[in-house]
Amino acid sequence: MNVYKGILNHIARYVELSESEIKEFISILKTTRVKKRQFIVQPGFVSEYRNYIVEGSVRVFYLDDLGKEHTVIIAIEDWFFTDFYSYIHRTPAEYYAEALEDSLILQMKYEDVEELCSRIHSLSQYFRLFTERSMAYSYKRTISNISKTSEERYWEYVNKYPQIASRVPQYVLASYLGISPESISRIRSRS
Amino acid sequence: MNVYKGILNHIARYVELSESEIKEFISILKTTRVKKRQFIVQPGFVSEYRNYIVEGSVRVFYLDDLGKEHTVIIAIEDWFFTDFYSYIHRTPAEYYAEALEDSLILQMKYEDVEELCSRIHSLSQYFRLFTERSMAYSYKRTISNISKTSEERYWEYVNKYPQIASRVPQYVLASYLGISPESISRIRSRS
DNA sequence: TGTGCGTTAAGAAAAAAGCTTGACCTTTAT
DNA sequence: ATAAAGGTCAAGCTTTTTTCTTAACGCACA
Repeated sequence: MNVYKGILNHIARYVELSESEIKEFISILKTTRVKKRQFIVQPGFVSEYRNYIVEGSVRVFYLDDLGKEHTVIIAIEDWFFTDFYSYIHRTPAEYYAEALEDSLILQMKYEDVEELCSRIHSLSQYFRLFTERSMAYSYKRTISNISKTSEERYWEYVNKYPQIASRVPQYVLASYLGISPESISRIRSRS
Repeated sequence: MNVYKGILNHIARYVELSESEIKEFISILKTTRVKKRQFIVQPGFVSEYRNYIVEGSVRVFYLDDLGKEHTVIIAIEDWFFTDFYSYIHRTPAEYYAEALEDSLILQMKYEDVEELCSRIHSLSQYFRLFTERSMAYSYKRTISNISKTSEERYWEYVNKYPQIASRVPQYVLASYLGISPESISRIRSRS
């Protein structure tokens, strides 16, 4: 199936699965279409799934007490997203995951993933390796946030992810980088 | 606290609570902010709360097999809403409650309400009286639906709730009155 | 057998979202 | 002390999305 091509490729970059393992894995995937501005995860409901984007884009953000949004994930094709805390602990989510475009996502339930991972060693390996890599990136981002200026962070992101930067609304990027939209506007006009 | 003013006033229209009763009541209220388009209740999840709107607006609707939406409640400030069946019976909801605007709501859990009502007579009275009044209105609406023409229902609603009619999208009102949006458009142009 | 209302499709109108700019303020690193 | 960096607020502009209207057509039923 074509929709699975991306995610199977993603896995293949880390481990090798047998035909039957691939079949089993595919069997736990739920295909879902969401429309722009639709919430896939929202506060109050448990984030049941790990989500993989086949097509489209999504952001995950937190709404603070002052009503300010803090984007923690900007995801496009071939990326995963979820409210990880909620997903792992089965507690109500505290984040929103919102489609930035009409999107096609693959969803896998916590229990199904756990069950498969407990039986299929290489799949477990895959999630471990991939998650570790994500962690490493996450640290990098934290460091960047505390040590660099707004302008540096902005250009760093734009250079690293030019396709994403031009695809998502500026205020999303702003809330991801911890900069005001106005400042981004000024940074851009300076160049 | 200012956010409680509305709901305490609502209660005061029916019964009188002592200071300590008010305190107890307030202690079971959870303040929640929701964003436009966010679902507060969703099919598949138990509607845990009775919800009171401090600010904003919400609609409750049913999605039929043909994908058509039937709005059963349009609620603004000082109104309550929930999927009542789900709330009372602790079964998965069949309705959506969706914020039409960014809103601030007060939520009270079923168990907490029951517990308080079992101890505080006037609070129990309040919910009884208020619910009875809602029931009476509900019957009225049913009768209106079966005995009046689209046009009559439309004007009836607009006259009774002009603020709401001008505030919510017409297609919501249409799906509440059981009229097509196009017909509403024609009704309006006729006047 | 015409009136009332639904459906579909297209366009117009209105509203919301997104971006920019200026004025002004606060923090912080010289 | 003060300049640079970046935040906030408010206003205005542009673009996109949503909502409303209208026309054409069909069906049911009084």
